[in-house]
Amino acid sequence: MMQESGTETKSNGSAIQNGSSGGNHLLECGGLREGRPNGETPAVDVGAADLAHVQQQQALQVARQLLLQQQQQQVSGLKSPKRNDKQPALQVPVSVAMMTPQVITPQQMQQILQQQVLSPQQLQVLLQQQQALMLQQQQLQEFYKKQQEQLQLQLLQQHAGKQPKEQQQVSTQQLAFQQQLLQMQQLQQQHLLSLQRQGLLTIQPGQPALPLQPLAQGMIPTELQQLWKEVTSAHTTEETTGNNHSSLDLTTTCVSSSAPSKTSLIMNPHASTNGQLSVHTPKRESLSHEEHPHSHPLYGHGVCKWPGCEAVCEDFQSFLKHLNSEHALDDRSTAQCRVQMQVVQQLELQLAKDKERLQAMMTHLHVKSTEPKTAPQPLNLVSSVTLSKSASEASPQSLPHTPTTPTAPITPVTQGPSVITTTSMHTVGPIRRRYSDKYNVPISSDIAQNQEFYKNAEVRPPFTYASLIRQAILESPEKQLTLNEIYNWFTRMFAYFRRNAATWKNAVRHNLSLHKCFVRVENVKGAVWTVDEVEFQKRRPQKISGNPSLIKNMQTSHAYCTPLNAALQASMAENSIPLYTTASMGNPTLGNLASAIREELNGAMEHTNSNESDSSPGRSPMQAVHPVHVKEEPLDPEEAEGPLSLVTTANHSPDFDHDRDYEDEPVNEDME
DNA sequence: AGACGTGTAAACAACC
DNA sequence: CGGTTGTTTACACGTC
Repeated sequence: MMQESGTETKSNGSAIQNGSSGGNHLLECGGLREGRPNGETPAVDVGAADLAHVQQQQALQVARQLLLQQQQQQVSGLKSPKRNDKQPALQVPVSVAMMTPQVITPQQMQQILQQQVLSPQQLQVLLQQQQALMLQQQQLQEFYKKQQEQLQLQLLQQHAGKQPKEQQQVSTQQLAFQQQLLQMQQLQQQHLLSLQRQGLLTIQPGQPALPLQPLAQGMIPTELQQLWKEVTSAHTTEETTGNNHSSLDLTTTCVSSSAPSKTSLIMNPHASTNGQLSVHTPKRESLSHEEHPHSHPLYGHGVCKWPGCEAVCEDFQSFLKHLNSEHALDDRSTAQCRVQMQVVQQLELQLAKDKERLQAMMTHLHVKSTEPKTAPQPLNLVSSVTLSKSASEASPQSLPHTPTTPTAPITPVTQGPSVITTTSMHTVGPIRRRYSDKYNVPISSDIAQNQEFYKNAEVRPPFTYASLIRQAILESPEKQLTLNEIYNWFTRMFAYFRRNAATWKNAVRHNLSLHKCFVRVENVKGAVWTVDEVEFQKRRPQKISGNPSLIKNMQTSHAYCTPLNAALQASMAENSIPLYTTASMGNPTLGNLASAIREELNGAMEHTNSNESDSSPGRSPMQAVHPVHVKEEPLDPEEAEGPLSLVTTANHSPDFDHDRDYEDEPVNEDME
């Protein structure tokens, strides 16, 4: 009986494997082979934005960002048709369809760069172009600055000779200045817009003033708040400094997203005190600088950071003085605020888009597993199994055979920044991609770094049994473990191994016996297993899942997620969104994501292009899956490969009885 | 195509 | 007798 069932399952399993693995294969072969691992990003300077200089540099950043995007477009243009064809593939697992077609994000740029799609010459050209554009932007800024100074001078003169009689004259002058200022603004705006047009920025026709699209998820990351804080600091400052100029209602515009900024930008003398900020900036943390008497968003390094100012202020007091005198509420300040707002809006826009993209990616990844062959499944999860099974026998509509774990409802879209919960993200792809332990660093560091993740998410660790066994043994105080202890380590460390115990335990035993590197040592109370490092190192000098670059990365970088983090940071920086880096990077989840993405980058790329259409976010019917999962779950034993996952959520209770799990599980039934 | 590494299934033996 | 431990074989798959 068992045998029969076994064979049956086996066949099923094979089918499954074919399904998922086929894709995998493609992925692995394709992705990296053609691209170089990822050299340094050429656009280095772009990413260096310092938080402290955000205000000062935002305009530049935006310009750079636009440039990057623009360049990217050019790049695609440069490349032969072939290149274009390839692009989708380059976009990692994310289906092209999901991304806003007209926008090529810095991330994409980054990807392209990473894959070294560009030749050094091309990069050179791009750099030069960028520099030229930056120069142009700088010139523009300088011009702007000069104009401001001139204006200021004139204003001062006015004030100096402020005599009632001249009132009228002054007004006239002011008007002239204002016009001048307006022209300046327009110039700058035009510049920005032209960049946008060339580059991309999807600005809707009717909203020339930079439409701030509501964030897709409706939430603003703290970083954004921070940004807002900076943007609105001027406003706040005036309040705090006792300056009565109630200024502009900067916030409204941005916040109201859809409203054309022009109208809302109008000065609102009465608004200042009432939480306009509240709309989008929930918390008025913007006042935070008050807590630090001598720290001010507009002041740093002895210089006034008011856009285009850079006046040297010896101390904070003089800065305040300067702020009140030079940047009081007037047309100039208003105009500058407007510009700044636009900058912020741009950033927000970009943020929104990137968020969308992220969501799409997430969604896509979830969904992906359902796709039989193409899915590039990054993580080694097991979902594939499900698929196959469902595909073959499952319900007609088989919703979603999504491998997704129950816990990871695929409703990513609505989730916040932290969407990438451990459970959700990792349950994604199954494939059998394991890192050889040859590169010890990865396994140990990976496990260490993602310990919590593995403990909670039913993700198959990307390591071979041998590697894991070795790790378990090496982690023990005496470098030796009994079989049962090894089992315990597996179940303790990986949620994945809390299921299908029969399968993996058998595999463990099999590995222990099979590999010479595992030495059984008789002990007083039985036998323990130890590792023969020499033997272990000896065995298969293979590479990691076919991707040389991956190996390289692993070797050079400490933990394999490090590079990705770096890449992410670089990407973010290039996005001119330096703020993001701060908060997010510390998040372990991100590291996981990074790992996942990295894998995708390394192995899965090419593949995706075949089903780009499918992967669109919308296509995630899967979400409905969970409810059903139980049904499907009972999977085939084969699932072993990708088995587990489905049912329990990662976060589920760790208090499991692994043995019992195995026995009680429907799994057994499947077997039959 | 074949070798190799790996995972899975399973049969079997020895032991507790 | 049943479970665990350990060995071995067979097969499938992916990679090179």
